[in-house]
Amino acid sequence: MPVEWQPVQQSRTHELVLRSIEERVFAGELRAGDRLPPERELAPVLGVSRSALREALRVLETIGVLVAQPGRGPDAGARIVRNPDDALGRLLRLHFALGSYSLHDVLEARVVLERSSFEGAACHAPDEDLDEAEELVAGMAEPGIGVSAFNDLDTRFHVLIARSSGNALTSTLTSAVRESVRPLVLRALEAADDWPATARALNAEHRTLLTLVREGSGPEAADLVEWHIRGLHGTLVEGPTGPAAP
Amino acid sequence: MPVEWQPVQQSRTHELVLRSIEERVFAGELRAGDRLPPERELAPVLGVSRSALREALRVLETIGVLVAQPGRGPDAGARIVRNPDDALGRLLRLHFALGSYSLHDVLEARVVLERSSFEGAACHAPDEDLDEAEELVAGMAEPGIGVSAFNDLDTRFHVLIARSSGNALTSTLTSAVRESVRPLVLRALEAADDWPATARALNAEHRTLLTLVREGSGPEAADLVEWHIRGLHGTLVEGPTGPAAP
DNA sequence: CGGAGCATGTGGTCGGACCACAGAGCCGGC
DNA sequence: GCCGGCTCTGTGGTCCGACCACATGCTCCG
Repeated sequence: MPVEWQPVQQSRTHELVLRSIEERVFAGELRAGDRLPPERELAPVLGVSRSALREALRVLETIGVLVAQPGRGPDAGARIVRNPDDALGRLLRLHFALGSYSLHDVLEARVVLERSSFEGAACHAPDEDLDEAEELVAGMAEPGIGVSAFNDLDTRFHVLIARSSGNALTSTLTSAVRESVRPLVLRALEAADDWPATARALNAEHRTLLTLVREGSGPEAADLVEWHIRGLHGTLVEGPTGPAAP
Repeated sequence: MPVEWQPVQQSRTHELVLRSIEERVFAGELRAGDRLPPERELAPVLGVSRSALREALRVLETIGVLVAQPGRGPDAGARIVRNPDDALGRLLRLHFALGSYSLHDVLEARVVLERSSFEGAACHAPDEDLDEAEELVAGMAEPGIGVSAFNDLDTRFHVLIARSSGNALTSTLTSAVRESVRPLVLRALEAADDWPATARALNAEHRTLLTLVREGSGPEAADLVEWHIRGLHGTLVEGPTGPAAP
């Protein structure tokens, strides 16, 4: 039984370079912290021009597995790193803006991920993280807080809980998904009829959430955060997500 | 209250270009299907060299929001598209290989995402998708099927269910997460003591899953798929994920 | 001994040139 | 008039060589 025809991959040189470096990563020969040879050395070794190599490096940089620094010394050059959050965030933001995902999709994904985050956090969140979360909640309760500042703190609160759940992957995903709807949340908060009352209501939920997490009530926290998210998303509407809406 | 100091972003030119294009996307001026001006025109308009512009385009291409085709005609040039799956897959694969995420993290994420997928599929999966899933299950039940072919079909089965759940985002995430552990699953299956028996057991689970989805038993399907995934991951071990293990 | 200045090496950028490919249009044979 | 091949043109892909900015390390002079 022949499988379906696969599109023959036309190999642009920078993709070959990319594949070559990826294989080294998969094989464990390149680890986080390792440094690549200088571009001017590596390019001729791979048999490509410096431009093609640079495009491959740029790809790796956007994926968050590489950083490059000019200069001289132990910190200079191209180094393998592990920084997936920015890359994933940009990816989801752009695709959400392009309509690859509907608001409903993002809402459901947030519910699923954050339920898991809060259940995990209730089980094994370090006290330091919960103390930090307490500060964020307190910050959101400041009277007269602006919508923008509130939104920032709220994002950091949810991301912090995700990180403290002990699962780096769901933490990254949670952060990225939350970031992708940030402009929409911001707009929704700005359009709230009674902003101080809205802030008070959200703060009450945050405090309860934190209490539930502290006492290890995972399922209850999960249910509440689902309600919390669904309530907020109910006020959102689709549209251009630009941070510079005139 | 001053927030923490933010690292001053040194703006490399291609990042400025990237930001410029991103803003157009966020503002809704660039939509899926639109074409960018030719590189030789756009570069001087933006005031940068063609190399810098190309690096920015390469970034967008790896994110899956742009494809470029040479030649002439309506399909040529750089076009905005929505293809997040490849980008997300490569991102997770690389970061998993680099150890950004542990096997446990991926397992938990898979459980959470696929529970949601199967619940969604039980509610509103189109019959065509379920028929296609039936074929995949039948394909996996072929006697004497190889480990590699089985793994491919299994991946497609899970991804298909995720897609049929109606949520594009969780579908993409499910696909990416499943892809990132594909080499490990492959190795685990190859190391199975009694491969035919293992295949039979997995097939029975697949058939039951499909039946549950067909009859709309979402929670039951979710529980079973969690058991299904945890059972498989229990046999996995960490290590180099390279497809070319000597 | 110390500080100023130079040498070196890194990534970042630029401009120009050429290549491969695919459509568009022309031209000639039929 | 029609069709096939040819050429022209515009696109991205690649390469080369040069220069810039910057941070480090070294040297040399006070």
